[in-house]
Amino acid sequence: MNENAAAAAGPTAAINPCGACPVRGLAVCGVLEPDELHALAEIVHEVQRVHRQSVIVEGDEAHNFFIVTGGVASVEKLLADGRRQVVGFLYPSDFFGLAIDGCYAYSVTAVTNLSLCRFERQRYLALIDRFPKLEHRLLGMASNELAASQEQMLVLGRKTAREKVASFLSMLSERSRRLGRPPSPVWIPMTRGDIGDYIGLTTETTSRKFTQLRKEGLIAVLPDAMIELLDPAELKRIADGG
Amino acid sequence: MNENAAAAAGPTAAINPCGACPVRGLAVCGVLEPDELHALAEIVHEVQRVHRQSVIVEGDEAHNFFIVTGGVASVEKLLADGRRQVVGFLYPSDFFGLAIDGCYAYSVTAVTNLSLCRFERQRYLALIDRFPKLEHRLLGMASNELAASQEQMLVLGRKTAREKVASFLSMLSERSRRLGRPPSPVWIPMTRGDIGDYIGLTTETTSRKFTQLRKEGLIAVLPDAMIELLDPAELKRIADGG
DNA sequence: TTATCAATTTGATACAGATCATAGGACATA
DNA sequence: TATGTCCTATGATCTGTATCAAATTGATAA
Repeated sequence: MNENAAAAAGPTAAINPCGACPVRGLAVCGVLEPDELHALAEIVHEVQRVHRQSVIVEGDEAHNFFIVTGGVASVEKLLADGRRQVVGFLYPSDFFGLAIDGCYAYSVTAVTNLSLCRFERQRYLALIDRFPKLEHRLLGMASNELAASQEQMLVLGRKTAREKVASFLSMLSERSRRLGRPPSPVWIPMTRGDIGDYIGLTTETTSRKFTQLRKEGLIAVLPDAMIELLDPAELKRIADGG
Repeated sequence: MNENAAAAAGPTAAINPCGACPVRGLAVCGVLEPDELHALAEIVHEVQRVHRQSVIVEGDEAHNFFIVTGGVASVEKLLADGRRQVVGFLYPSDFFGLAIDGCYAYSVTAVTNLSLCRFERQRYLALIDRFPKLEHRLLGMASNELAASQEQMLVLGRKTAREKVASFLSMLSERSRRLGRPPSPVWIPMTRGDIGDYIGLTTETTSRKFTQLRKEGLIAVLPDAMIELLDPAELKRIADGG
């Protein structure tokens, strides 16, 4: 069962798309070996959130470490007057909650119904001690994350609205392909507002650019929040600044 | 000798601000223990670059890993038509050159005259094997870097020109304070163009906002590329959208 | 000293995207 | 069936920043 099907099938299915196994997300991501997985399973707490509920809040004390096992969440930072920057979206097997000082540096909110594995910070740290190789892979994942952030800075700082939307669609398509799924159609469960807050546009401009790409025949909007990329190469060309 | 003095004293001093020791940057950053430092010293190559010279180029094969020991460099990504996004600035003790696949994901260019320690990738990887704790600290540094990137996304995506410039100045001041130096004045060796490409503005708008802050009595421009923060608290308030 | 070149500043104007306003559709609840 | 809420789409207008242009300053070299 893929993430699309999980969401399309409604709340119950979306909350736990993989049945009884709370650590499926861990297995899926290929990061863990059997003994590590077993050790993790002993200290895990299963958690669920519905659409728009928050999981952690920026500034709160960081007591927990999470892994997404079903659904999609947004990672966001807020300014005092309500302006919001989404710094990323989390999918099954993604983790979050590592805090530098004792507090979370961002909030995490459920974009769809969401299921998670929660680990108490102390017990997680003890586990890292037992399995030092975990850290090696965490560094690899952090490096990937860092490279993605830098790419996103280029999008936010230097691309036009049209290029931003094309970048967003190309990125999701590429991600889908990397996971061994078809690069199109892609599942876009987040709202135009969420996307706008991710790529630095308003809801209205984001909507207008989607419409523009649709009228040009570059994308098609399908039911169930699916978007078909009718000309992925051209979208990539637009995303890269023509 | 601090970084300001190194630059102010001219090219020769700037290239090697600490005399004969090529690994001073490593010692300074507090990341290494004596035996690790000793092992590193054996495989290090000293490298220098002058103002505006490039160190690595986005897309090149990643054969080397670097640590800055003197001067300042910019990390940047380019679009085909020349648009540039500076994703960060590097100071003594900062490292770069870790590539996910085999190629660099960004270019690094000297902002001032620059001295570096270069390590061949293979030998560096062998060292990591010998000193696993190195990896623990690299993860810590990568986490910090990631948090900084997310903060920068908020700046790029959601702040006004005025807030962007105030954020930039506050950040440098805070960094200076964290390193145990006075929070003002701060050394700004990069041009208005470099700063603009970092915070997502043009040279002209960046210059205008500096002028505006100066006329409001919030900053003063001193000789030798020093900027005094006359009201750090108010600048921070502006930066935070207050 | 004068010439050269890069960086900064300032002014005038243009425009991409924000803001404000409205309407329709999907979906949940009463 | 009615009612409310959220999301998307789209039109009209406004504005912050980009763009284009030119003068000024400062550093380096001849």
